[in-house]
Amino acid sequence: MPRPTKHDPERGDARTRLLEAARDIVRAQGFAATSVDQLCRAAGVTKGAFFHHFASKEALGVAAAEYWAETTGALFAAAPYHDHADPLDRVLGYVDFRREIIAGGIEEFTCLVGTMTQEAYASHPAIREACAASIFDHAATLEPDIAAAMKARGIAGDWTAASLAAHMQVVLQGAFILAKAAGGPAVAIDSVDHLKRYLTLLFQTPSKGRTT
Amino acid sequence: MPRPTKHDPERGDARTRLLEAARDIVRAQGFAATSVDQLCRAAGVTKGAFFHHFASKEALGVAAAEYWAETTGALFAAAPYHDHADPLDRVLGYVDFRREIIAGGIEEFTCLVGTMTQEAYASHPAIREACAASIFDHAATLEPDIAAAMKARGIAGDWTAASLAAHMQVVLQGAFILAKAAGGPAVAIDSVDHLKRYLTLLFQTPSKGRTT
DNA sequence: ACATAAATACCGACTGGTTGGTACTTATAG
DNA sequence: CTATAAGTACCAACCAGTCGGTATTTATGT
Repeated sequence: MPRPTKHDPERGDARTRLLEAARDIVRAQGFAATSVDQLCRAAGVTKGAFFHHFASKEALGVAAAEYWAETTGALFAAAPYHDHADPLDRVLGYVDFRREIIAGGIEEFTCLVGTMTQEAYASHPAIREACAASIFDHAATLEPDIAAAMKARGIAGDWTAASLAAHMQVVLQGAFILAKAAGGPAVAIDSVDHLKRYLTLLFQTPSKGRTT
Repeated sequence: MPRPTKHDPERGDARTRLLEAARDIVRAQGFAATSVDQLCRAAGVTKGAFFHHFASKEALGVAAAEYWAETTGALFAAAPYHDHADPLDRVLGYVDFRREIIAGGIEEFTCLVGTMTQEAYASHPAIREACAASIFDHAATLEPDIAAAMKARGIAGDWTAASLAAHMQVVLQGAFILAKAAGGPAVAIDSVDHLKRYLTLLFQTPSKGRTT
């Protein structure tokens, strides 16, 4: 969507700057602890501009989750793991890609929508919904490759491609929490390695791997 | 009634009531969104009592994390999964135990320290530390059984008992987030099943399960 | 081409309520 | 009597959100 502004074309328009400020600050402090004034200061805009673009702080939260879904969606769509011929290699390549991002640094790899979900799930239904959409839509992009890998190897356990895609997100979100607790990405990387090991074992064995 | 103040031994002392209120409210709303007044109202005490027992809101956060570590520690110490003779059965029994708790209901199974970690890791180092201690001390209780199971089955992959114990916590924490996002525990249960399947596969195969 | 009208984007002082925290007082237990 | 526990009143800072106004862009009529 075109967003015309000649006022400050260098840094983008106020709306985008606010969204980017929200992405950075909310990831570090959480949604509730981030004030509108703080966001305005960081984005270099005034309160008037904030409430011109967003009806409320909650509306910004929803928009931030949507912006997150857009930008990360583009990042993963352009990632190189899609190039593998074997669907299982694409799935494992996704895990490697996430691992590389985590190894980058703690401020850059944590997930906005995972953080906001925890705070907003009971008190801000609109934000929760936007975060859920971001997480599950992203998980859905993995489903076709998982399903193809299952079919190619004749795997038919008591689990679905959707549940495995969700499990992969579970491991990533959990890894972020323990990384934050530990104060470094080492735990997260180990956990992603466990995830990759699970995927390898799952698609190696023709066994059903029953649970109960 | 001009002198309604009579020590109420039925409900416990003010400090414990505040800690319990914090446990319930912070889990639902997050730490920053929970005000001191709200906690006092819920605990049935006044602000004077609050600041008599806690030097600051942050100090309450630390105490709440410690209280959480104590109470959940006792819960897991008394759980029946320790009774199995085989160490691997004890580890799998732990997963079953967590699964049962999750099936109970969304308000009761989410983790206080996981929620607080996300908000406090950058802005409240003391809380982060207390949360980290709670998580990693709990993970450490699983380590001996994992190590024993590894030894008993001659497993020697490129992973440690500590990293697997941490990975189990990762899955649980991540499962809570996706459950909150989805608005129900179904995803979390599926993910815990995947974790159990991973453990079963890991200890079934004598393979090294190399990753890279 | 040009005047004008209508949106849109943005500004910043202001408001009423809430926040974490303080000061002082009062009650209870040993 | 003294220490601890709890209650009451209050504060300055901060909070989300408002409002009247200005600057810039776009659409329209002639």
